[in-house]
Amino acid sequence: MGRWDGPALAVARSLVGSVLTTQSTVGRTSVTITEVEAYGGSDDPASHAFRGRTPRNAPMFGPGGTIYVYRSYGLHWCLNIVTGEADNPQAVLIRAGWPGEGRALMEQRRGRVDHLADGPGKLTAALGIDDSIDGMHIEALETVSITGPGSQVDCEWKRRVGLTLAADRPWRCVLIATG
DNA sequence: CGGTGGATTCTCT
DNA sequence: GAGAATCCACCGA
Repeated sequence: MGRWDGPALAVARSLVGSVLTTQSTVGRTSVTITEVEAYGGSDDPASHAFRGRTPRNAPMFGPGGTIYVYRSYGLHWCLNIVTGEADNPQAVLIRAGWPGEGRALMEQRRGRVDHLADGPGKLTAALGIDDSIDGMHIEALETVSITGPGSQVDCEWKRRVGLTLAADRPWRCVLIATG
């Protein structure tokens, strides 16, 4: 029983406050995850897996811990972690994080010094994540890891954003800043 | 086989 | 707060 075996909502909750780290030849970068969003399968009209398996969403049908990266609006990459059993598509979208290690590298990748990872596309850009890891298993990758959370964090469930379908589901989990 | 629109971001007003 | 930038999977024909 690994941390990716449970339903998307439970994994989503456990990811908030965790640290996502990427390692490459140019350096190491990390963020503390502050916002995630859960997606289901055939029961969730907003999910890419809603209409069944396709070449693009195939990673969502893999076992928990599989990485699903897709292109958004032709421009950005969005990072998902698949959860649960294979062939029961569920995933968690990593929406935002606080910059941690490797801030200078993240600033360089983003081309600015603010708003480094406060959105799904910005987060992948800051961490240097693209579709080269699509379909890989996170535990098998040296270059991507998720640890923690090291301490208890408070979260709030809100409705999903950026969707036209089933956006009302309170499946977006946001870290409550304790000041 | 072409039209369509999105789990977004940036810039300018 | 609105509009543009920009790709490709999916759907209907």
